[in-house]
Amino acid sequence: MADIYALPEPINGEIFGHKLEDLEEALKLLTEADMKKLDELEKFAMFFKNARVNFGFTQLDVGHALGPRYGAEFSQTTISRFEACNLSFKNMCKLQPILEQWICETEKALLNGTSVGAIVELGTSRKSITDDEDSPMKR
DNA sequence: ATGCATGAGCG
DNA sequence: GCTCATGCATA
Repeated sequence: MADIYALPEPINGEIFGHKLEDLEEALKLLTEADMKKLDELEKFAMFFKNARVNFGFTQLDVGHALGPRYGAEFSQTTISRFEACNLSFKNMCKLQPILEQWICETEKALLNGTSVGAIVELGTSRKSITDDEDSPMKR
């Protein structure tokens, strides 16, 4: 399941930045900040997926859309793993703000009347300027 | 959605 | 070298 929930990470000895060997100790040493962040990430991942789906974007759409605007392009794989929390704690932390920003800006754009198709095109390349596109909804 | 491969970063 | 972040290929 989710990496960040499967606490006893590799035996190389570090869990959330804390050195230790067994799960018991790991749970004790988790800081409030760690758990808060963990919870935040969990919530956000669900929120993100929900928003993405409701907006009508594919995991691939989002990954590509991130490129031009946030200087970081990702594949469908990464988006999928993020939504499922199948990433390392730090990786999740890194991606969260980026995706959060994307959600905000996308929501604005949609409210301003920009079509989903137009937004997607910005991520790919300049195709046609005709709006009113439909975005593939596959799961 | 996920196993496997790879390149980057680090010690 | 090893770990980690990410992408590719896949049914």
